[in-house]
Amino acid sequence: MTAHAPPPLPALPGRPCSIAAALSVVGEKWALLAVRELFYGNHRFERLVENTGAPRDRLTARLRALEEAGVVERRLYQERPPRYEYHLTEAGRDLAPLTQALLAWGDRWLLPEPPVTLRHAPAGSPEHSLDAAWICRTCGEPAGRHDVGLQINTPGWDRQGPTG
Amino acid sequence: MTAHAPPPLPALPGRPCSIAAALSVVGEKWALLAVRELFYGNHRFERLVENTGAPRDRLTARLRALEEAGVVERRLYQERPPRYEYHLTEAGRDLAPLTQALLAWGDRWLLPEPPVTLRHAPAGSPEHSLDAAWICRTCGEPAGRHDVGLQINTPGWDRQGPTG
DNA sequence: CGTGTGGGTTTGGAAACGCAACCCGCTGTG
DNA sequence: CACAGCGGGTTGCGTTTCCAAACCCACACG
Repeated sequence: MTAHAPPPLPALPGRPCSIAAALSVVGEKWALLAVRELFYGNHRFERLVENTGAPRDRLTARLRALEEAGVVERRLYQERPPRYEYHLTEAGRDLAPLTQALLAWGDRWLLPEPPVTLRHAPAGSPEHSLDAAWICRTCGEPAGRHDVGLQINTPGWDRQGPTG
Repeated sequence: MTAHAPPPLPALPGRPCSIAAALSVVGEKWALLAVRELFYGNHRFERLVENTGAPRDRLTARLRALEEAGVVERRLYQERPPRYEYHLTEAGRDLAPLTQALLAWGDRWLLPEPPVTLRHAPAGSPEHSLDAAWICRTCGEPAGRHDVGLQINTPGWDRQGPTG
């Protein structure tokens, strides 16, 4: 399911860029921590407040925005009073590589030891610690920094130089 | 070079987590767009202003914070008046998977077609478009959502349920 | 009837952000 | 020499966003 552009994004300043577009959706404060908790299996507002540390009003605002953007959906689990659980949509679940990249970077550069470890248990393999990287599906090689270049598809925005 | 914790981070609210720690460094507005431009080979202040669209004062603040955090370094390229270029440190270059994850997600879920395409040219292969997937290096399988579990290393923070 | 719980909204103040204008040290150019 | 221009910021000021704490409402429990 490669659903494209559910809500048309407002125009962004600077270079036309998917990174900027993505950040306009998940780049606000607490958004990715809420997503993290949904990955971790916590779907109720109170749990999100406790586990993220976000102020309640901010969390409300973020969840509404994420819902609007199609990352999160609310599911009624009780009428009267209406109560909702928050779940990731397919687009939301597809944020897994992003949160894992953040986790890996924080583990490597910021914290002396990881507070959370990811375990990988694909069907038919023994469980092991997850050690994921970006692998090019075309050639099977990892996407390093020195062998990745740019092709700018927007005329006028090709200001660039060698990577570094 | 796995340099750990150059500046001691202030305590964060919520669950102890490398994702939160990482976001405290690169999660502020414009930070990752500045990093993007450095990846793209633009190292001067004016270029960063133009290509990110960030206000000049915000960009100044972000670059100082990123320098403090050890993600960016300033290099004097001219004395009198002193002028600096901004370059990624090793920690900064290690953000590549993060920006690639953002790029991939934005391409897939937000924009009708990618404004920037990554090209992959590993040694000994013809250049081709990068089509990266998040693959576990231990077992070679993609890191899906249904086969990734958690191991919480901090007692008292194990509130969780099944993933989804 | 009093207390507790889940899921918020309100309020008032602090911090971050955004924009435009300004500044400073140079390097041309006439 | 006067003046314009550029790179790289800094200043001032108004607007959002953020935060913490308090409040609220609908129920359930005892």
